[in-house]
Amino acid sequence: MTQVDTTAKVTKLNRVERNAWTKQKIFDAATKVVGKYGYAEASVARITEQAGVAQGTFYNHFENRQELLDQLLPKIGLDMVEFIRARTGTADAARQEIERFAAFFDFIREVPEFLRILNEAEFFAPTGYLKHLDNISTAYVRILRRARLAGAIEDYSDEEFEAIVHMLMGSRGYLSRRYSYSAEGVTAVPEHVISAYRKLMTRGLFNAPGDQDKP
Amino acid sequence: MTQVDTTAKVTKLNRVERNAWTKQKIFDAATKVVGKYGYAEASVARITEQAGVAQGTFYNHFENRQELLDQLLPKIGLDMVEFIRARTGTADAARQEIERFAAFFDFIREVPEFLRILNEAEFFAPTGYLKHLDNISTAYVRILRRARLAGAIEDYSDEEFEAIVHMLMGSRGYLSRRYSYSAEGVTAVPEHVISAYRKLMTRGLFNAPGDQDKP
Amino acid sequence: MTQVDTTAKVTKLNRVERNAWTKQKIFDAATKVVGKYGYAEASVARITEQAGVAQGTFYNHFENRQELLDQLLPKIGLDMVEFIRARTGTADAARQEIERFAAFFDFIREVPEFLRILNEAEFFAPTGYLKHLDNISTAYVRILRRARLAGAIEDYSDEEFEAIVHMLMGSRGYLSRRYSYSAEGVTAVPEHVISAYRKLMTRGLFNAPGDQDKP
Amino acid sequence: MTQVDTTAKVTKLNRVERNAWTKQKIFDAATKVVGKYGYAEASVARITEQAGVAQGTFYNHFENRQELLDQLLPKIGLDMVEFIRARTGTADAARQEIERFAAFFDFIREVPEFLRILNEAEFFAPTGYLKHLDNISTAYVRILRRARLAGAIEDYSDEEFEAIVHMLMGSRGYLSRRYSYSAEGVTAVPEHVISAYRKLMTRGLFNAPGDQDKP
DNA sequence: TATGAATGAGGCTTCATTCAT
DNA sequence: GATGAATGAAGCCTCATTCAT
Repeated sequence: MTQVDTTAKVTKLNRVERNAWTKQKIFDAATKVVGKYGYAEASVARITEQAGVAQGTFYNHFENRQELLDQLLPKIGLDMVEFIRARTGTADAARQEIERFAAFFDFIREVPEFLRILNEAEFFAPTGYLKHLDNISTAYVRILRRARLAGAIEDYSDEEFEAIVHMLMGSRGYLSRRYSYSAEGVTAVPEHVISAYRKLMTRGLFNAPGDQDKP
Repeated sequence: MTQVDTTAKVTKLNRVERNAWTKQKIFDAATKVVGKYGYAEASVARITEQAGVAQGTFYNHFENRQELLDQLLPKIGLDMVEFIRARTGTADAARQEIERFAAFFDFIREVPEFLRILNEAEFFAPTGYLKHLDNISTAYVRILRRARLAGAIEDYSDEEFEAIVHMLMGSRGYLSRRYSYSAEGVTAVPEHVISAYRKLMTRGLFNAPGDQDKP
Repeated sequence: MTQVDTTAKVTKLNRVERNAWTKQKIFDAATKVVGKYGYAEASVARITEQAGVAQGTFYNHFENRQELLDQLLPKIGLDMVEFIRARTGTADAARQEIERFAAFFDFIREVPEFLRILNEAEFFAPTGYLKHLDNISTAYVRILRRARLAGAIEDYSDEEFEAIVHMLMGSRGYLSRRYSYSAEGVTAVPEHVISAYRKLMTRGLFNAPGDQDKP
Repeated sequence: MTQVDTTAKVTKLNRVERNAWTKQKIFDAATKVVGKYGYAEASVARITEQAGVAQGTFYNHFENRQELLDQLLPKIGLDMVEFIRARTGTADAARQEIERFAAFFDFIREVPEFLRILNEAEFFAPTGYLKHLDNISTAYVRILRRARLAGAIEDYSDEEFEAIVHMLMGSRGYLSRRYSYSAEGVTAVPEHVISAYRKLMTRGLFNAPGDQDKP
């Protein structure tokens, strides 16, 4: 990911760098705090304490609390997109979808804060949530259209794609909540979850392949 | 629904009845308030004002604010189950699933508060949310197993059913958020959403039928 | 004055009385605090501390800080009007005006907080200030018209009366600031201030009398 | 007025000049800000932003915020004295007073910031206010004594003059607040205000003339 | 001298909960 | 059981001032 390592020693930074550095510290602190306690408990006091700066400093970098909260998801969401893209091979469309599905669950283990940030955003950071949703669904619909063009999908209209994408996102959300949380952090999803997803998708959405062996 | 008519005249009630009556008033008020403003804005002051009782009265009937909030979803959730069951015919399993899907969207128009209560509950009333999820997924898995017994579904294990059910619930959640909200209230979902769902399910989950004409 | 004696022992008060009592305590505390430190320093914390109640209590009785501040001047202003009226005799119009002038300075010695509350209100409690100004100038214009009717004033139109009244109020304001403040509280104005006022008014506004001996 | 044109291009200035220039920019910015928003809203941030300098720069030129605020009124006040003097003719003393009165209202239209700076100074810049008051009343008393020497005023002592001057200043203050403010800026006072003032003064303070036709 | 980020005290307000009547 | 005023902790944000560059 692009996350700056905030634990590094501060050596020689000019003004601009120090400024960016502080903002990043606050941002990372917010990620941690929201990931751990949720948006509702992510008070400015808690965030700045975690960041190791004064409360007032917060307002030198963000207009207000909400502005920061609304930036959280879109930013990490892009990291996720990049992560998933990197994990997607060149197999047939159906297999690729399974890879994306699996990569999603890999990502939430790499960035365990993401899950909570994603799930709660709708209610605590609606602006950021919409932005994220738009980011994702646009990209996803494009993928599906490309698959249709390649003949891997038939009989779905563009409008239906949009609905499908929301089902895919909703599925991941609910599955992650059900299967990824545990007492001590985020865990991998069981194999049968992936196989159920594979069956539903390869049979319901794609033409044939992908539905034989596990990847 | 089982909602008591709180507008009726209070005539002759004995002590026990008056007590239950007050509790119900608070409960209904909470439903309205949460449905309209969300859990976060559902202060005890607002709920009791809506109920027409004093703030202190609240604590004669509920241990604390959270206890009430956690009861909201499970109670209405059961209403929903009942509503959907009543709308499910005797057609083949695939068609029934489409009926259930459609009935869900009918229900949220009948009880517009439900959507918000459902969607926010996960974060504001986690205990109630888990209870609801358990209620629903248990019932749903039972339905799927029955369909498998009847030969309408093949090749899915019980564990996979549970995963599927979460996908179904997640799909509904995301679709409802995307397509049912509008400026003035809750609206019907577009036809293409239902058709996309039908295609995905009948092809991906069930054997053959259901995927021809619209029901 | 109508000010309740807030130092009295609380004996047996019913709910309504206790409520009014608390509100009065806050009101009186605000009077003291604003009188001593000015509106700008009259924080809710300071007022409630002076009143001996919790900060939260404040908001059970006033919508917000400003609402209380805006009530301060009009309320005390009416006390002042009453005070002055009681001190005005039945002499000729010019003499009565001198009596009012003197009574004003007596009042600010009786209620030393008044001066600051009055003078600062324009900027910190504009709503209350306008209300007060209206209260006073309406009453004052009425007095002048009556004097004109009685033949004690000639050659001034109603519009001019309004201007005159503002000059009278402005005069008192500036004079009080110049001559009434001192290191330890509010003091009487020197005799020559009153005589200057008497000369200006009896010669400039009224016909003849009043301008002979001091009252 | 003596206001430096802060919009001029900065060409070749030596160190001392640049220094004075910066200070003047801050000063003018403060005048604008206080005139428009009042002292309370005149934060250092706002002033420096308006001046186009950094916040830190402020403290290279002024000890603290209050020091600047206290300089505002006396400085502009002297501009006003000069302005009024220039508008005062050589007529009899009573007429001259009316001219001064009118010139005051002309001035506040030329420098619309003045009104607010003057009116609020008492509470937000007390030190500066006292200095201003002293400036004005000293000059004014001198004028009145000269008129007395010339026979235009009789029967007022020096002490009474001081009181009279405060009445004059107070009158102007209240009248300006009542009649000069409007939705969009500072406007001329109605004719009847001037006539009322003329009557009161020429009859109450001066001997005879001045009180016939309008000047 | 100019800069502007950092500081932290302090202000207003909300709200779940308690408790005397 | 019903009432509603009282409580006080906690939240967000502003702002004068400092200080390292």
